[in-house]
Amino acid sequence: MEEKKNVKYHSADECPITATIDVIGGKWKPPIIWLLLRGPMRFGELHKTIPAMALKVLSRTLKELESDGIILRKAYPEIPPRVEYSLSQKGESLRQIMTLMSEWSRANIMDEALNPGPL
Amino acid sequence: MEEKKNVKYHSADECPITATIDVIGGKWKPPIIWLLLRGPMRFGELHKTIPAMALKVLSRTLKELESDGIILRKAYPEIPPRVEYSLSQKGESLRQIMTLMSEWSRANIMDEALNPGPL
DNA sequence: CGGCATCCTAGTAGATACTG
DNA sequence: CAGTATCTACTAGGATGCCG
Repeated sequence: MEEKKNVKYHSADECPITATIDVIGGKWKPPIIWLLLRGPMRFGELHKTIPAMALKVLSRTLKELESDGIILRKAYPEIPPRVEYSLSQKGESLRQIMTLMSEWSRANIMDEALNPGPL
Repeated sequence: MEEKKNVKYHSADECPITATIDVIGGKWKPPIIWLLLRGPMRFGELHKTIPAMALKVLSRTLKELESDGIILRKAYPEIPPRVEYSLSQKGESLRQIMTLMSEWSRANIMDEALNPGPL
């Protein structure tokens, strides 16, 4: 018998879900991971694909994902410079979760206007 | 052939993952959903289980989850009052995602200290 | 017991201009 | 091309105190 019933949270990050969302959450991390699941992309390519995201925010977010081990950064020592971002093994392992969340949103959020729900 | 390659994000909430995280994310929603997946709980019970969470924040968070259709609120007209929270059908449908995220964090975050990773 | 109102704080997102 | 620096703005989270 597990004693699940006695769990207590004395801080938020004791929750395993919260720990995961800290890594993949935030305003812009999901779209970036979601895009990189389809293959590597260059900095400018990401910028053009997410025009709503300020450059500063993009580079900051990429650095966070890199330091969390989710993405890999490969800089080519050329002129002009070229930098390619791709998912690490750890990032790849998020594929199933991301896919399920995408399906869940399509089923439960996007359809909301159509399904007012039980009254 | 789908033209996935032409996706563009002109705002963050066009991303289906972001949409889902908006609902289940934030600092305290995950532990609450995670707890309610094991069964209904009373307000005070939640409070005792997550003592780090201020009462105000708890009630605000519960209201958000309720208005998003994730949880159900049942108030018993007694003295003293009793209010029970449980997951809705929609909330229940998050079980697989939550479970996967929990497993992912155990495999990729909690073990981090033990696995420095490739050097 | 189970809340809500008010006010405050701090972390993140964002705009613009400049650099290797 | 691929960033960084600086400054501003917003919003989620938090502490305290009162009410049905």
